[in-house]
Order: sequence, then structure tokens, then C-alpha cells
Amino acid sequence: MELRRADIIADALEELVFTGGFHDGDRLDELRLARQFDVSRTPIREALQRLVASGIAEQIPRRGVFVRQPGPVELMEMFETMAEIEGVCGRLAALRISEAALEELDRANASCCAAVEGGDADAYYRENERFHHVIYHQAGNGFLEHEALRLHRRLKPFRRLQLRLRGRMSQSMAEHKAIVEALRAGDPDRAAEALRGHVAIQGEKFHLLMSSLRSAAE
Amino acid sequence: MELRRADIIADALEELVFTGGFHDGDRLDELRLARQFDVSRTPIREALQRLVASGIAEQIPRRGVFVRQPGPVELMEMFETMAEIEGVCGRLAALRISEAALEELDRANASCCAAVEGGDADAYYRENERFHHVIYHQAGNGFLEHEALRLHRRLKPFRRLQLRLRGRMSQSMAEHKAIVEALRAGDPDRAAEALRGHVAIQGEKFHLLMSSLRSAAE
DNA sequence: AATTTCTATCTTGCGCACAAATCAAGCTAA
DNA sequence: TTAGCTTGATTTGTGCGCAAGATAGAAATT
Repeated sequence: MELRRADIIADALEELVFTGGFHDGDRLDELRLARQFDVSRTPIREALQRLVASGIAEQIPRRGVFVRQPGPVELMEMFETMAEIEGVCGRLAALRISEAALEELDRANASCCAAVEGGDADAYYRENERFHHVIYHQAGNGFLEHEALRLHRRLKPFRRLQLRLRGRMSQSMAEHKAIVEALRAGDPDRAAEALRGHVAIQGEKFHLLMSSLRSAAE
Repeated sequence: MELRRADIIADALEELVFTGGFHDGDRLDELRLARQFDVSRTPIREALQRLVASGIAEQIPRRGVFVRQPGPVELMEMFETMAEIEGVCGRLAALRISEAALEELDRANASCCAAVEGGDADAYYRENERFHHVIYHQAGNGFLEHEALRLHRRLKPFRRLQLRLRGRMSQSMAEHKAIVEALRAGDPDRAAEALRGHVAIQGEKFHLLMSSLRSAAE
């Protein structure tokens, strides 16, 4: 399916950046990568352009492309945006969700519960992801779903960290239950609020701190 | 700043697609474009990759890249998403907007009013854009602002069409006033609701315009 | 000693050529 | 006649080389 080396290389590079193979500000040297992947510079250049387009790297004309990891501020902004988009998905999903999807949410939640009790972090993570993806889909808006998935994917490497920050898995489970309840009741505002709060409460505090620091500096 | 021909060509091609120079499904022939822009295929290929990354075109390996205009369904989905994102921006902006920004919104609105009375559609369009951009910025979230601008820009060629509808401009003005009021009051829910409605109406008007055009063609 | 200028080297941007894959006819066979 | 095969012509993907621009280090001037 993927016949172009450029795409394979782009995926490999993306993975490398996410798993810490490169650090913020590192220059992605075309020649070095070309030798490393045993291809010419051409497919490397195309792969780099893909990284730039997805925001993982930054290009400075005539200077090269550099890895661009989000700093604390941008990370909080991204999480806040994710929370808001999830809220939107919840709002729309409350009006459009199917009975089958509600049951799948229940199943995902049950699996989550089991994972929490069994201490299986990987399973928890996987089922949690399924839960959210179902909601994106049930918003009934393919474009919005695509955007939500894109941001979700972009935040993937940081989500585990975020889960550790908020710590209490069981509270997260209770929030999941409240979300499903609101969706089942078909209450858009409550669903949006529940989903937003599910991710964003401490992000909000962090952001207020950050923006107050920034405005104080001006 | 833009020393690379690929970027200039990408902008030109984007503009061409937006202004109707290409139609849905058209193949973007590398050789033809290379001759047309009087460059080699290399910068053309890089420009095409940018179009693909921004969703304006689609690439099929070994076959080429094709213009991909959104159909009626996707267009409605994009307008709905834009409405929701603007709602989010409004909600956050209600909590964070500065006094200076509120005054700028008033100024933009006044310019809009003048443009409506003077029948200057271009000026109206420009000031309307400024109005919305200020709100994106006042959401106080750079990442969200960037995403909002991206979608706003993508919808630009379609938003322009619906302005031609009779009476739309003055109705839009009243909505702007209500939005500023909610922002000034610092009421997040009211601001979100006002902005969501304001943009959602654009989508509906657009839908109306589309179907009227289609029925007129038959 | 510090700053500026100059030069040598490296890197990117672009043009060009070749190979593999795809498409379009024409041809053969059932 | 139509389905399938073959062959020639495009077209994309990739390798490679050159020139303009950028970087770093040496040399020179104050």
C-alpha cells in the first residue's frame, strides 16, 4: 500500500521523534539521514516536509529542518484544545449517538474498570482510547472526527504522562460513567461539560498561571 | 522570508484551486505545472506535497495528486466544526479577553457597519475577518488560535459566497453586537452560544445557496 | 584583546536523468 | 464481439550533481 519510501521514512522519523530519538532543536540532517536509511536525499526531503506539515518539525529556509517539541505552555494549550474538542464531540454525540454505541461505551468502561483493578495500565490505556474514539465517531461529523483523531494522536506520547499527573484512575472511571449517563440522557450541555472537565480541570489552572505570568511580563 | 520556490508555487496553486482554476478530481500534472511555472519538477513536487498535507489535494501513489474539493456533506461538516470551534474560542475569550480587545471589536464592528451602509462588500469582509481573528486570539490559546485560523482560511472561498445573500450582512451585524455584549459581560456560555449560532447560520445559508444554485441549474 | 572581514567548507534548493510502474491502444483468441 | 494479453508511451519515484547561500574558523585591523 505504501510504495513510496518517503512515507515509510516519514513514519520512522515520526516514531523516532515521539520515542525520544531526537530532542527539541535537533537538526535533521539530510545527508546523515540519507546514509542512515540508505536512500538518496530526495525521499528524505519529502519525508521531512511531511514532518514539517504535521507540526513535528520546523523548517527554516536555507538552514534546514529542526525538531520542534512542544514546550510546557504549548503542551497545556494542546491539552486544553483537546478537552474543548472532546466537549464539542460530546455535545454533538449526545444528540446523535446510537444505542449500539452507548452499549459499546459501557463495554469499554467495564474493561477499563477491570484493567484498573487488575493494575493493567496498558489495557486501561487501550480501552480508554476506544472509549474516546467511539465518542468522536458518534459526534456524526466526519471532519470533526478526523480533527479530533489527529490531535489525539499528536498528544499520544504525552497522555501517559498526563494520566500520571492526575493520578487517580478510579476518579477518571467515575467521570467516564457520568459522561455515558449524560450521553444516554441525550443532554448536550451536561455531556460537553463532563467531557471537558474530564481532561481539562488542572489544565485550566495551569493555563491561568501561565497566562498571568505572561501578561505580567508584558 | 520565502526563498523557496516550492512555497510560492504552493501558494499560487492553493489560490488557483480556491478561485476555481481547478475542479474536483483534476490531476495536477507535474510536467505541465513545471513548464507553466518555468521550474523543474522538484519544486512542483514539494508544492504538491504541501497541498496534500493541507487537505486540498489527495495523493495516490504512482498515480499522481488530484484536486479534492469538499462535497456538500463535507462542507456542511466543516461549517459545523468551524461553528463549534468559534464557540469554544468565544467561551474561553469571555474569561480572558482584555479591555483593549473589546474596544478593538467595537471598532471592527463600527467599520463593518460603515461598510454595510456604504455597500462596500470588500471592506465588510475584511473587517468581519478582523473581528473573528481578534476573538480567536483572545481565547488565550495559541494552539487553538492556530487551528481556528487554519479552518477559517480553508472555508474562506465558501464563506465569501454566502455574503451575497440579501440581508445577510445586516443580520450578521446584529449578531456581532450580541457577541461583544456577551464577551463584555464575561459570560462564557452566552458568548459560546452566540458565536456558534452566528457561524452555524453561515453554514445553513450556504446550504440554502447551494441548493438554490443547483435547482436553478436544472 | 576584541571585533570585523575573509575564506574554506558544508548544506540546502533545484535541475536533470533513469528506472519502475501505470495507462492506453492494438492485437489475438475464444 | 469481447475478454485478455502485449507493447509503446506517459508519468511518477528516486539518485545524483551543481550552484547559491549559510556557517565557522582563520586572518587582519583597530
